Amino acid sequence: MTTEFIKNKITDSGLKFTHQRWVIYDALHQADSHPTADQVFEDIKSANPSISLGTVYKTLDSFVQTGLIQKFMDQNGVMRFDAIIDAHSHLYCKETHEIKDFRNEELEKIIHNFISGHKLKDFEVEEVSIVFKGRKK
Amino acid sequence: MTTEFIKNKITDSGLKFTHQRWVIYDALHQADSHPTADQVFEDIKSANPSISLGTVYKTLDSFVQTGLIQKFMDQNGVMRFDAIIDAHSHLYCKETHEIKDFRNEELEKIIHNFISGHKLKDFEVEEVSIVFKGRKK
DNA sequence: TTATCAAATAAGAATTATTCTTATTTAACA
DNA sequence: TGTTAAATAAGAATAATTCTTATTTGATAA
Repeated sequence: MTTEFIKNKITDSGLKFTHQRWVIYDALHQADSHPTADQVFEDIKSANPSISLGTVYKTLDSFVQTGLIQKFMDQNGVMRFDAIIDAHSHLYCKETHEIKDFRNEELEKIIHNFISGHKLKDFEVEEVSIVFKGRKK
Repeated sequence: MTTEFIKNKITDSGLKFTHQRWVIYDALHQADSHPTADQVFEDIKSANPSISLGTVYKTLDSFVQTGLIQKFMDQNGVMRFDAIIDAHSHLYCKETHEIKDFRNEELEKIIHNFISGHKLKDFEVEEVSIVFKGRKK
């Protein structure tokens, strides 16, 4: 991912382009899992010792506000940030506490059909969060 | 719900029967929503001023351990406790932040079929958490 | 019933993720 | 290049939860 690409992503979303935002955006996209703010902070710390944890929090949150990334709450009440913004479910392993993405068209269709099938009256669904909890085999 | 009934519930689950556990179990079942530990604490406080918040936390957690109740994390990272232990989904209203139970046999069947239909290889699903996020109509 | 003892509780200190505050710096733009 | 609103660093503040320790209590057996 080039600097130019990231810069465009950020400015296109209406945010000022700053060094901190570039570094944090890049770190989040390089993370293979769903890092916490603190994990992002740790990832960038050595190369960018002057970026503060507060800035990481604030920056990630402004990325969420503008729709660049998603966030969700994990089982332990810690916010996790997700660079992939299209709808997907999560697999949570109770043993290792890993959280993995799970994307499946059939499941999406099934859920979509269920919702449009008038089953949820008095409620307008905007998004669906599915977490499969269990164990890796 | 009689005292005797609650007492049996608690002792059957392998826990000592105490006044505090009785009060907390009762309060949780009388709550119409999914209270936080603090809300349970507030509910019982006036009638039981000597029960401490720490005890509420510990007691709710031992109920979870023994399977008497369930807990889940809400959008704000606060634990919520749920007296109803059979599988169900939640409706989360983004406007009012209310969390309601949603139980639907068809949905349960659909999800069960999806899981047994080999779609999640390398992962053994033990439970599924579905949260519909949106707005009340 | 009473003594015993592991388990439960009260009280409050400690922890930890997150938010807030304020002074300083910086990016964007005229 | 100067101006200004927005962004940042640093660290204090907050709030949910857990931990610690001394005290109390329920269950069991003598």
